[in-house]
Amino acid sequence: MPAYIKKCPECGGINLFWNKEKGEVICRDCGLVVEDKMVDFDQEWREFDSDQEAMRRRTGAPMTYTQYDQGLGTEVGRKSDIYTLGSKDRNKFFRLRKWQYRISTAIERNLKLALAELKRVSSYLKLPKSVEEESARIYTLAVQKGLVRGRSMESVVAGALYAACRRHDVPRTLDELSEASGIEKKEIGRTYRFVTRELGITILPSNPADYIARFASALKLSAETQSRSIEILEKAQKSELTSGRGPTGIAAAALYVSALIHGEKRTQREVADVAGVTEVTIRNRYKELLDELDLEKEIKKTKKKKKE
DNA sequence: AAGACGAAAGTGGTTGA
DNA sequence: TCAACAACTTTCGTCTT
Repeated sequence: MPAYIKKCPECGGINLFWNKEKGEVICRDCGLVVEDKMVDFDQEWREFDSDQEAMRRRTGAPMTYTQYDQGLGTEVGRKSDIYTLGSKDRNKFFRLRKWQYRISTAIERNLKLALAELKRVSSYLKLPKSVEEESARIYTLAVQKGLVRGRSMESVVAGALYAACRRHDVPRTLDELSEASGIEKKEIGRTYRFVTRELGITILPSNPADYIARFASALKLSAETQSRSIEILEKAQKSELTSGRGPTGIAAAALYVSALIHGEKRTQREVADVAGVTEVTIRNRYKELLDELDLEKEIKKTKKKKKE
């Protein structure tokens, strides 16, 4: 936990939980996502003795995909090699070198620009470093496979980011990506699918539960409501209500029900806006939830309590 | 008056011939 | 490549609180 966050700004609680992988700090008392914009300043290794310290401490820049050539580079041969070649081979050598040069500078130029854009969008969305790295890796692969041709660089960047988010269970909706990158939603979706297919990246369908914390926080719902909605989600998954449905819609409906049960009513409109779906979708999911898991009693209970 | 509900028509994407 | 299809959205009228 970074030192400068001590208390929850919402409720003043000190029971904060830092989910490092997602880059979120969550208040266990009120469920607020205090800071989802964390940067991890820790070292990622520990030192037990001076030997290990020497081994693990790195000299120079770390190898990273967010550097356009990963800090490394290759060339075709060296000039001094040509004296061992005949004239035909010598021509071939120069031709190859020329091509190598052209291709690599083109790729490098592209990567430089793209990675700058990637960092911009990533920091706008406050994504954790691990996701940024992953998306940079994906993008690099995509460029090397020539997948960017015919598509705008930005859209591929957005697609790579979206894919990386999904892989790390740090879901951001297409809408959020779209807002941050200025690329249309469907365009991102398209390049996302294309890139992942071409690169053979398999991505598990995103889990509705991963959205709960953020949505609940945006709606200022209590921690109990939050954990209740996750229980509801689990039941729903067992009843196979979730397959084939948009995860955001399900998450939204679960939150909506849970809020009703805990007497923290939010309108469908409010929940819908936060989750980026329509009221109708929430209604449909909501109805399915009520049909399948008998929650109506509990809702009535809290209603009665209110009257008292 | 605002919110919840449901029907109907439209949209974008997937799938299978 | 096209049509069928499911999920979701938009729109709108009606009922409920």
